[in-house]
Amino acid sequence: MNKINVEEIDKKWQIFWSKRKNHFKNTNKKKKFYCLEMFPYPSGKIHMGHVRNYAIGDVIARYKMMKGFNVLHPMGWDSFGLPAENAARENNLNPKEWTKKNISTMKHQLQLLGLSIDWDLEISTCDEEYYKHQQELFIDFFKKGLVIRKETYVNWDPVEKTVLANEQVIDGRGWRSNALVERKKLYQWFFNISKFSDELLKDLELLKDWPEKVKLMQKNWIGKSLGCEINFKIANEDKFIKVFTTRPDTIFGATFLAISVDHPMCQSFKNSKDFIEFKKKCSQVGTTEEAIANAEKIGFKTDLMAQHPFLKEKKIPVYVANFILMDYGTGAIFGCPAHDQRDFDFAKKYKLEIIPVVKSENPNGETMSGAYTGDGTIINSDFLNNLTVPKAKEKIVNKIESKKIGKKRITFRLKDWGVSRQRYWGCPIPMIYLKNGKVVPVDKSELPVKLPNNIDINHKGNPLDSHPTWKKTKYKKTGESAIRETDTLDTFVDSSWYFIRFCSPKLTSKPFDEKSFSYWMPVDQYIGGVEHAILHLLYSRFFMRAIKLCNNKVKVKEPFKGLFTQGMVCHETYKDRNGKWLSPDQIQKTKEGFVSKIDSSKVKVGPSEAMSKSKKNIVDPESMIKIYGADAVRWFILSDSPPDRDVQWSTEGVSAAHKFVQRIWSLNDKILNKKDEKSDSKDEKKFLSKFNDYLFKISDLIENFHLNVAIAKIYEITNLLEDSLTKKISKKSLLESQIKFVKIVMPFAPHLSCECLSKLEGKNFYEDIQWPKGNKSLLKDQEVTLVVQVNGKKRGLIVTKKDLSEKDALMEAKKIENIKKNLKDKKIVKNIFVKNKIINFITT
RNA sequence: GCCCUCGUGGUGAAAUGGUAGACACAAAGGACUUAAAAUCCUUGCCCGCAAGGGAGUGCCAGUUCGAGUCUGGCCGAGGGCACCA
Repeated sequence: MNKINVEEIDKKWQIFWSKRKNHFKNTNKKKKFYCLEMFPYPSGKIHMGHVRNYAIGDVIARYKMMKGFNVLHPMGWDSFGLPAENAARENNLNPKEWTKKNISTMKHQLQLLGLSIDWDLEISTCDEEYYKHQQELFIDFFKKGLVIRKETYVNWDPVEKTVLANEQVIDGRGWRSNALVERKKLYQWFFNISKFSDELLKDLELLKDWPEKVKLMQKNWIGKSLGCEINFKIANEDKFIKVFTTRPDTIFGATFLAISVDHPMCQSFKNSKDFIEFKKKCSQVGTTEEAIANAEKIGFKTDLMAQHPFLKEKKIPVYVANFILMDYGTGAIFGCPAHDQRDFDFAKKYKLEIIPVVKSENPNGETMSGAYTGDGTIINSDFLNNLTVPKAKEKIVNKIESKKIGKKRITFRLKDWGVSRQRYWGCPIPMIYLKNGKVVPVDKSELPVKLPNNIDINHKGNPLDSHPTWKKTKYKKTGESAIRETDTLDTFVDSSWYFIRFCSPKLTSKPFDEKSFSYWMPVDQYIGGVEHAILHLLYSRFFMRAIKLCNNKVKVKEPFKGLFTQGMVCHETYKDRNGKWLSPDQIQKTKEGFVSKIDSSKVKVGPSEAMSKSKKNIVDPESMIKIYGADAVRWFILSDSPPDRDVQWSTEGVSAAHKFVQRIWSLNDKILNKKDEKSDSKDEKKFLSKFNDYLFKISDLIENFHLNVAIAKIYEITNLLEDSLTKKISKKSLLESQIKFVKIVMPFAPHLSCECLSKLEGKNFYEDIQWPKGNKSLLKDQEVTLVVQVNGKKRGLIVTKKDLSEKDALMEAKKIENIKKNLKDKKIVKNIFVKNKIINFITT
């Protein structure tokens, strides 16, 4: 028996596929399918996470092609971003060169996987040809009022004189300088995504093929809440503080007001020494929501007192508090410590009054070790007493409105999308500043605004800003000199429309061709990591709506019809005796366990975690492909776990996959070389019926992304075919089944499949391979196993033909010895019968 | 802190409310071989020779003829939190 040479067949078929550019051949074909995996950031080499993502996508793309769809399956590069600048700084390179080099390495590696990608459509977001159109879209959005400029906070490194990304702030300090990071206010560009808050929320309902959990996360992120505004009068002054609350029912529990440091009211004590100090303290807390939530709650007591709107005698103190954000609600709240945990913590710290106003049905809720936020009955609240929480809300809002001291209001948590970045390696924002203070877009005829090549990346601050000439320009309309915007766009902008560009990637005149767009969009299946569940997907949904607003030929508002989020690739972690991380190829397996290859000392095996450079638990895809072949690598990563959960990489696993590739190859050989013999019609019928059953099952499993189960069924078919070699089945049936079988294997292990098929059919078949059709009429020949229970316990089995009637089934069941035994001396009070499933006798 | 997800053998896992552990990995024993590799077969919680019986899907309750699956509470692990991509 000859062995398969995986390196050889990988190469052979990859060359074939590279010549096959069929994707755009027929856009008149009715059935289209746009299959897209999230494009990678060119960080250097591909990692197993990419392998998993693209292996899943390739199964779907190839399966759909075989099902007769016109499939668009492109690939590109999300090639702007911070790592290029860091690498450039470290190695004294140009970010562009570093990026280009990485792209070429990674493209080569992806091609080794044998993906059905149409490389003619390749795009890269750092190419002028790409970002030129992005600048055009930016200007379109600006003209529609979707781009705004406002002040917001950034992390500022006072030593490096640069804005830091959240990940560059470690324990409140800059990652390079180790200086304490400050919060600094800057004018920045924003996309007005909050304009679409309601629509983005409501339209989640349209996304039937999205995971529920992603929709839920987006829903919570948008955070629509119904509440009300209440004006609190400042005692002895003609001033009001407008607060927003979602719990107006707890108004009688209000014991203080808290406003944000950025609240206009703070103007009045901006010269106070104590306040300046307090503000400084606040500015040392990071800008992330997590940092704010975990920071110690601190307040600045003002000399203001607010009048309680329903209790004439009650005046409550006004604090400035670090946990109140100016960009949510009105930047002011009333504190009700008894029923809000943050308010509770704050009240404890500043020894403020705590008045319970909701009584829990369960008396244990009143221990006062924390705030009670559950349902209950209102107490201590005058006219609201004895009402439930929802009823009290209704009544108090009506009262507030009729007294004209406030009104109902809907608030969203979703903030506008800040897109300014003070960095070099990004798409320049096409705006210019005129001498008269006006800010205007660059004339479209002058696009692209190109990044300069000659920059000093080691210079502190933003390289575009410190470039000697780049920012000096002229305003086309008047010819006056002007200054360019030196901020570049957030890389999320690049990835918010790349899927649209793929519909007409070579078009130079505009971002996309409307005809191609309306044929291919929306993406039928989008596949990527769950870590993008909120931002990238939400921004893309916003972009689609913004583009629709600018172009009346665009009818699509949801870019991704179907979404699948895959899990991470994990690996065991290893540490040597000094606690230093070891990579999988630095260790060796012995009888006593793992030892270090370096000094033969014992290795401590840690839990399996997501592959990361820092923990060294990385396995390089290219070397795996070299050893085991592309098919085995793809096969293993798909077979071992459900695609939406984490998968553990293991050497045993990939080696087993390699053995299986070999097993299919030799099965193919055995069937080809089998001598024909007289068949037994009963054996043959049973075999064909079982085989036929799998054709339906596997289609179903692929369409529902149960790829690991689909692979388990492929193992079962292999077992069935191997078993049938020992039975009296005609060669014709075996050959026909084997041909169908290797076609089923195609989406998972395409090289092996094509090689087997070419041996079986002995001809060229490279154009269209059809997914094998099952025979529906054969399905009814299946045997089923009925479970027989007595009082819910399994006591016997009946193997019978499908759809046995209740009467016959009960009769058969009662004939079984063990059932007789269990029913002896008992009276049957009830029979449960579920067709083709179960019989359950309930006795006294 | 807030939001989301997941907990099933030694391991990865399977199971429209209906036989828990399909399929695979690892292990042990065996066959073939001078030997090894490769391949193939067998085994897999407890009691029992067997037939059969018992326990069992993170923990505690509940709904149901029947719960890994549904409901409530608890415990544990992971992801996201707006300038990483």
